[in-house]
Amino acid sequence: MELDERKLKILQAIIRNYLETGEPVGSRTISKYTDLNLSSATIRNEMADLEEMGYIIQPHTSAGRIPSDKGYRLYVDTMMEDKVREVDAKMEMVLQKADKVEKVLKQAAKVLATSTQYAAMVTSPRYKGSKIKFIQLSRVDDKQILAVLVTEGNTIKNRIVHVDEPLDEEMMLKLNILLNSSLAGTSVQDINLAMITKLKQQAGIHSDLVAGVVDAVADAIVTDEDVEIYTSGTQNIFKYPELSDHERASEIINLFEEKQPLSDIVRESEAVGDETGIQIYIGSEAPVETMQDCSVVTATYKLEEGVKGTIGIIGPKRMDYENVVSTIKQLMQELDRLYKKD
Amino acid sequence: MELDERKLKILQAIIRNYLETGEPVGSRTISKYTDLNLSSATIRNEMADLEEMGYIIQPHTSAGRIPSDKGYRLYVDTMMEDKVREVDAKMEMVLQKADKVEKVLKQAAKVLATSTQYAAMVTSPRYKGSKIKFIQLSRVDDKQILAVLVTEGNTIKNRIVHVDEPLDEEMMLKLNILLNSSLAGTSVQDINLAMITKLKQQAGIHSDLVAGVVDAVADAIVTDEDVEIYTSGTQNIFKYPELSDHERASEIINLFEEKQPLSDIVRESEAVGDETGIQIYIGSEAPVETMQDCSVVTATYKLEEGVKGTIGIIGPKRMDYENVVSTIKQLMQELDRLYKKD
DNA sequence: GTTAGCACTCAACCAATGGGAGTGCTAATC
DNA sequence: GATTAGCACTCCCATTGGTTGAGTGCTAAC
Repeated sequence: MELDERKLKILQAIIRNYLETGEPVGSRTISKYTDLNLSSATIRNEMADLEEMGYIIQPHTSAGRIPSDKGYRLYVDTMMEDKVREVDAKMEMVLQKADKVEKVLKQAAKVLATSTQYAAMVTSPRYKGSKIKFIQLSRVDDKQILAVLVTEGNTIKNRIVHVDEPLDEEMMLKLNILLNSSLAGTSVQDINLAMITKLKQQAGIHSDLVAGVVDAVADAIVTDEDVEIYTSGTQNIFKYPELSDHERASEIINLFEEKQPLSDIVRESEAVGDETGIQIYIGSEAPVETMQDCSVVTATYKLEEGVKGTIGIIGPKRMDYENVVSTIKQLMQELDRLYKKD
Repeated sequence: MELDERKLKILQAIIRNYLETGEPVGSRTISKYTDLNLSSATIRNEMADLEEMGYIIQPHTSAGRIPSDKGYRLYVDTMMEDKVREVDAKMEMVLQKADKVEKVLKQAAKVLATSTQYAAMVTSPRYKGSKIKFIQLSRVDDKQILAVLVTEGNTIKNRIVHVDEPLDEEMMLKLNILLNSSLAGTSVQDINLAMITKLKQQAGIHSDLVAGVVDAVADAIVTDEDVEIYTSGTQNIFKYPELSDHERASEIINLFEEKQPLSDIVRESEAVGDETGIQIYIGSEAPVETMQDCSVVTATYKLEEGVKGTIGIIGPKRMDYENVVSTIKQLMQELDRLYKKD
């Protein structure tokens, strides 16, 4: 069977209507509120076809139809219009620049949640390919060395390295110079085995320590453990009956607290991400099982070269995709505005 | 009217029963399941008295009684027994020592939530009176100085201080020595105006910078902004019908996400805290309005001198207080075990 | 002071009911 | 051949009314 223009129009009308009302939409509604001038009976026939093709679903006999995941997907891919947002009054998406990036991002999530009425999440930025600005080793006590690492984004990481025997001041100074002269200006990806071997040689008797530091440094940058995910507006899920029965709500809340699954989605989306950086997961498309009834829209933000993270929205499949996408786009611009002119 | 022993016994029976079943308890139940050997009619009379005195409440005519906040309070204060926990199988409260304190604490919250089936929260430790181990200033670039500060608990804080003109290496070294010799070993409370003035004098032309650093240091320690609150087991609230209707659940979820209100409670509890460090808030006793239907049990943990935080449980007023208190106590011991033998 | 007995209240459950929205099918119409 | 009117049918859902059971307060007897 073919998906001719009329079917498309009807499908679009069904989806639009369902997004608005949240109720299964019947043939008569379509017949009345479109400019197709077809009787409900005709619509019914077409709807039966659309159902057979898998674009819509009948929750039960004698109910209207609702879009299936496949239907939503078609809509999102081909039928969605680029809604130009009325930037006026409605949204004051003013992000205040704060001393910490984290604060701005939390703010962004909040704005997003409030403005869309869905749940929002945002990851702290990750530093891929970001260069090392400098490394500072300091002696904490006899057995502990503090390694502080500043990357180009002025992100600071620190790690305590244990040593077996105390190091004197002179040695510390030498190691500091050694590390900085070899590593400053390079990005973590570029630290390879040859480099490490060379470093170790230069360190002489303290090669073990250097190895430890290099490990710690690599670990400090690469490690995901401090990729924090903040959420905002979780309670918005209660606005959507299809998500707020006990079981489902409980699952979602857990999801938001555990964060692991969210992080999975983030990873996924960053891997796939197309040129706009916007990614949409509908129901079972998400790599997380408990999200069957949700849709997720993610976008990758970029603060500066190599420093990026993800911001996203989670809501019911019956989501105002147009609005969400345009809102999220606008927010990205806002973030750019804040950080690009540095 | 007086609260004689019989009334107390009846009240206790009512509360015990209600904690177990969650259903309003009637006179016949009490008559049958206590060793008082009184008929239901007598119990009814007593119950009427208890209600008049404000210890119990009748949700509606022809229902049994449930404890009021006042009733719970009496129970918690005078009738609760120190339940000795069967430490065996039931709970494997094994906390794995991890590299970061935060991890252990998150783990603790999780254990607490799982074991009690309520929601748990934990704050990252705060450093009151903790001594400064050392300070390290490093040059990030011409206008930025990185100040790293290590306290006795091996907690590391850092702050970037902006300077108007570049400092040469020698100056940096001098400042480092100056700061460390004056501040290392002192606790933040002890940094007073006289000390700062002296420091400034010694710094000579760089007094502004020193002031900036001292400010930053003080700020870095005192500031609350990085007192993180982690939660775990939020979804447990769905196990208690009295908390899980949409409105209430929504409010609680929000509470847990905003964290501000939680932090208010924490502050409160730390201010009041008695010798055991355990604090119980029943319903309206909590300083947060949206917690009317909850009870909160908090405890102050102490990792080492001056380094402490709060761990707590949030659940329905119908909470198994005995169990919660004993579980939380046990967890505190476990934390002690982990950190005291350092 | 205690208890048995009784009338009363109220929530909760259940079954029956009827309306409404929507469908699929068929036969007539364009 | 596509479209439409008509109709029987299905299923959800809200309403109703009746019943049950747990519990109470009160009174009178023990």
